[in-house]
Amino acid sequence: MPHARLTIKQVAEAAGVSTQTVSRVINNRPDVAPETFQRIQRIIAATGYAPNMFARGLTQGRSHVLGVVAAGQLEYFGPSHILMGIERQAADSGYSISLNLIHELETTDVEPLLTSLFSRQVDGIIWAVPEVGDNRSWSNEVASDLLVPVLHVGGIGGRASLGSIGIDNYAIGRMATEHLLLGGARQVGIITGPPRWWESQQRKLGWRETLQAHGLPMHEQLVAIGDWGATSGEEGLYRLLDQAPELDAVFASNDQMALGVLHAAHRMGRRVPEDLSVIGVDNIAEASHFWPSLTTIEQPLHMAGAQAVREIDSAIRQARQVRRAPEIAVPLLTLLQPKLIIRESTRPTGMAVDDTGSLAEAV
Amino acid sequence: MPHARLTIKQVAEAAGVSTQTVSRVINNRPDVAPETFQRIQRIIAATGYAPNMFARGLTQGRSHVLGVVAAGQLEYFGPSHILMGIERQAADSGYSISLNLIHELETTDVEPLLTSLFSRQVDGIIWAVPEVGDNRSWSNEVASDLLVPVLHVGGIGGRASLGSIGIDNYAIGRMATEHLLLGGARQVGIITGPPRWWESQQRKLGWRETLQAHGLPMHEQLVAIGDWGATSGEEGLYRLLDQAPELDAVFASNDQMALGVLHAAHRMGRRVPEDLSVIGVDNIAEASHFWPSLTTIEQPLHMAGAQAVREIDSAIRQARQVRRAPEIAVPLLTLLQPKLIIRESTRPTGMAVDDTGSLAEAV
DNA sequence: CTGAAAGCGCTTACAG
DNA sequence: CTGAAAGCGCTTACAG
Repeated sequence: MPHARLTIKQVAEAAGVSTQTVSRVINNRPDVAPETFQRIQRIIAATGYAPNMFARGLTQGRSHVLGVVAAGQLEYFGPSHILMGIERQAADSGYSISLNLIHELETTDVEPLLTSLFSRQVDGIIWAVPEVGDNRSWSNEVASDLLVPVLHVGGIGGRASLGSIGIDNYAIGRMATEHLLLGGARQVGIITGPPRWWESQQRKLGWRETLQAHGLPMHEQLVAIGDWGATSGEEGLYRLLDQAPELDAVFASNDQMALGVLHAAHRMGRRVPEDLSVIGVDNIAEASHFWPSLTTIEQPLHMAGAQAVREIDSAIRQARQVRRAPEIAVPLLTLLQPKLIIRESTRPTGMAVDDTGSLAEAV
Repeated sequence: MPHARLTIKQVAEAAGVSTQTVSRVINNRPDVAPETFQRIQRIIAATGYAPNMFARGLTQGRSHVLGVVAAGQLEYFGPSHILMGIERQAADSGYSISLNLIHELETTDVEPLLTSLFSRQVDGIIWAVPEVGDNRSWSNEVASDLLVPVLHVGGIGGRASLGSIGIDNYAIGRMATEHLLLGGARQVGIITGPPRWWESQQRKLGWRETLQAHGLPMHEQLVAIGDWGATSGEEGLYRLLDQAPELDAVFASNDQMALGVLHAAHRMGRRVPEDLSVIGVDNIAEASHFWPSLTTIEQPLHMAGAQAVREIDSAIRQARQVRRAPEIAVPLLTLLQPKLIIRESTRPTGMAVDDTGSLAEAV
């Protein structure tokens, strides 16, 4: 099956028809005589002709390309899984993806990137860069100038024409803390992600409000700041135990930091979960093989990415029908719900640590 | 900075010049009067005009887009890191990336994908799908029909016009096994990756030939087949110990499986590294926080991806000068060398296990 | 240094 | 059911 760079003209000549007729066949239009249709199709198959998308895009004003802007840290669990969700649904919906990674999440100038995306005639933009500081403020300024639908994934800042789809990170914080409390914890520490990340802030907020709702102490001694890396989790636990020796549970804001916590607990001879309950977030592939296996919270990242594509696709279709730029209606905010995965690193629900430090049935 | 969908014609009118003159400015041609040049540039900046890449591509026969085909398993360490290397260098070299993920590595029909890439006028194709079974045989058949340079990343099968760039996986196998032997190991087991993967095969070959070179036994009882996942590493160790109770070292073909091995060793009360040395491959971020921290082998994946882009870029430039399809010269095979990272999961070099099972200085 | 003409490979009305 | 004409937004020779 050769791939010579043929044009519609050559196919038309070979079939003895005009280029429009070939065009109709390529686009599966009904108004072609069955016999003609098949003859042309056979020629296309035999020659391997593939229409030039540039020419098509030029006339149709549509590229079938989605601009996807994501975090360059694909080794992070969140960014890579969202990207996989996007890619899969995009392929299913007939879009190809122009991938653009941002490496400096907070300081990158988005102006040239937007220009470049428009230049390449993308049909829509999925902005899957984590919200850090005010790195979405650009979208407030240019919102009305955007030529194509823009959808944010994760975070709630900025103003995207189609709003934002993400995970309810506040719920993650609540869910994790509730679970620790149900296991009898009284002093629940947290190791946060980088403070300027929206995810970090939401998870911490959920932790704090849950403690407050239970009338439990919430002092700064229970907080250690991490950076998503395992090392910061390890150092975090040392710091927490230093500040709050009575600590009996830790909410690590992701699984890597939870791993660091487990590591540090081993070194200090603290038993997990008997002395210290540990919970993470993400449910990375390794989590069930940590020692002990890690209780964690799973996020529907794949689904968030897929839904982002579906929404932008429907916006694109709609805008084409109306033949004008998409309206900036009420920006939507969709938050998908996380899920608790219970393993061995947290004390079972209904158990409490008695004064001797051993497990006892609660209430 | 508005992004109205302007055309070169409107810019030309605003500047009171012809479209060619604007074109010259956009393309930074020298033959424009300085004063004219600046006037036009100012208008472009003020209006946010961005040239339509479809129109440009149509006339120039060049898209500045690289088709990147990669494994859909971005949660795997290798695929994601190669992709990051590609993306970064592509951006630096002025290419944007059309990302295409393959989810069924061995059974996906590449024909429609290739057609789609050609359709989108990519300047070149980087085929970064791991070699599994004969999933590169397609490139033998279509090699002479390819319209653009194609470069393989990883593996040595198939026939890409520009050959292949990858990591020396045989060297990984040798390096890992040598290190275990230097720590006094006598019975070195291996947990392989999936047997049809080129990487798996090469790592195993390196292991086997190293054992043979040292006159050590190499029976099938020392082999367990894994699937890259931690669970398969755990089960692998159980199987190995069952088949070869004297086992004193394990080469896990990646870090995730090594984690499973550590997990299983814990459960069975085997001390690592005193009773069992364990080495992995990849140096994932968590490896230094395993318990004990994991000795492993690091691959220059980022560099492989970056070099792939540089080579394909130079081929694209060359082909354009000659104004014909790139020659299929001697297919190049570039293998980058891995690096040993020594941590606590392997016995120190020069130490041997004495008959009592405790460490002793060797020779 | 600048512009008029033609063309890249398609699709979109419009005729017939 | 099929085709001749015009146009999408650029760039490439070619004049001047």
